[in-house]
Amino acid sequence: MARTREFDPDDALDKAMRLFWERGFQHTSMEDLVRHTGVSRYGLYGTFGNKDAIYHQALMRYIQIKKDEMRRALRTPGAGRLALEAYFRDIDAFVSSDEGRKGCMVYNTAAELAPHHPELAEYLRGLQVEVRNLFEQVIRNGQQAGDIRTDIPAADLAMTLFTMEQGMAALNRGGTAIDDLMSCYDTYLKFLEG
Amino acid sequence: MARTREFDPDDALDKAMRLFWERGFQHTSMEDLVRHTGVSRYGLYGTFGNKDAIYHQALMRYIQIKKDEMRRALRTPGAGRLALEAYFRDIDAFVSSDEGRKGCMVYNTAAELAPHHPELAEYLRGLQVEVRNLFEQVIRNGQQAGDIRTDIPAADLAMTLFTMEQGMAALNRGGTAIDDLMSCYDTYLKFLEG
DNA sequence: ATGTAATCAGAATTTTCGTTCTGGTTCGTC
DNA sequence: GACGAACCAGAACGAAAATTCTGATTACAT
Repeated sequence: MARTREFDPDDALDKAMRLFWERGFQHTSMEDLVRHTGVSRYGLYGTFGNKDAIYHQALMRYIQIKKDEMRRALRTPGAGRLALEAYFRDIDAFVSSDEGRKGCMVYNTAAELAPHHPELAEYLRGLQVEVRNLFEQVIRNGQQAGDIRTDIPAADLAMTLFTMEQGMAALNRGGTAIDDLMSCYDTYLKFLEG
Repeated sequence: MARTREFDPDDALDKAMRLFWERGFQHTSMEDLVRHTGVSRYGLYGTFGNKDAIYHQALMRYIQIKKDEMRRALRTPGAGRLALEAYFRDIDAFVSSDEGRKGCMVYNTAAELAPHHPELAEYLRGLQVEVRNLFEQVIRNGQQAGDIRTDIPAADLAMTLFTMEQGMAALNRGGTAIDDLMSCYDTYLKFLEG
């Protein structure tokens, strides 16, 4: 008994996500969102809520996608050194692509918004622990398989890897040359051998 | 032949720097600056220019201070592994202090402002190269003294160290536990041994 | 076919904040 | 001691952007 919506909410959220991902929260206006998603203000506010809410839902969408990717790459049974190398290659390919220069939306959010949002910061720290634990498990598998040095605890190795990736995300966003960035993975792999 | 200024420009800039450092550019209003420096708008605009200009001068001040610190720690003749360890300890002490949780103003600027300021980004990349070169020289010294592995080029080792520090700055700003952060240095020192 | 309630595009409103202006004040100079 | 240039505090202004409102429009249920 009414007019039908002219847009697909899922598609609109995806477009909003890409825009926020690239420009950040502050530098994306509602006007930008309207233009880029093709959805009217009325539609955006009615479907998703205000700007904060749209960003939040876009971020959650991004996180879900990335979690799936990481699990697919690193959570296969017994995934060890080789899985890690393949994971690095995937990141290399992504960062070298057109989309890659947008960096990581989670990192971008942590840098832009978290310092002023305690609860968001808390949530992101929880995510970080998940990733560190995932790395740790893979490294432990590699240690058991004899592919990775055992004189440094897997947790410590995982922490340095995670921190380095965080730094790479930062430098990538800042425009550092991709080759310089990716050399970190090669060197890190040497570190894993002892 | 006029009324004298009631504030010390150098002191005011220092206070502005600390405020920007802690809160970032967007989340520091002119009102905040007036309150926190104790200087009137008239004084701020007349002495330093607009908000952009104040931030710029505050950032330059910060960079100068940090450059001096780094040079003092790492640019002594023949500074090698021991100098690096001392440098890490200094950072540990700073990060563990009250002020430490503000992170690094250069990193904060790179994260908040550089993505939308090409020329600022360019300038910051130049700074990064300076720091990387400084690390590289110290590592090279260590290699020549036999304290650091030589099977990985000093430039590659320096890149990973720099990237890791960048990540530590990010995680520090995000509230990651200090002990977790600092374990990176210990692990990295083991990496340097091979 | 038609009424109607949801949707759309864009105008109006509100808020926030950087910047400028103003009226009063101070202090070095004549 | 008075003049006036530079200073101060805070009001006024203007721009940008988030949010709400409005009048026209559309398509489903009856």
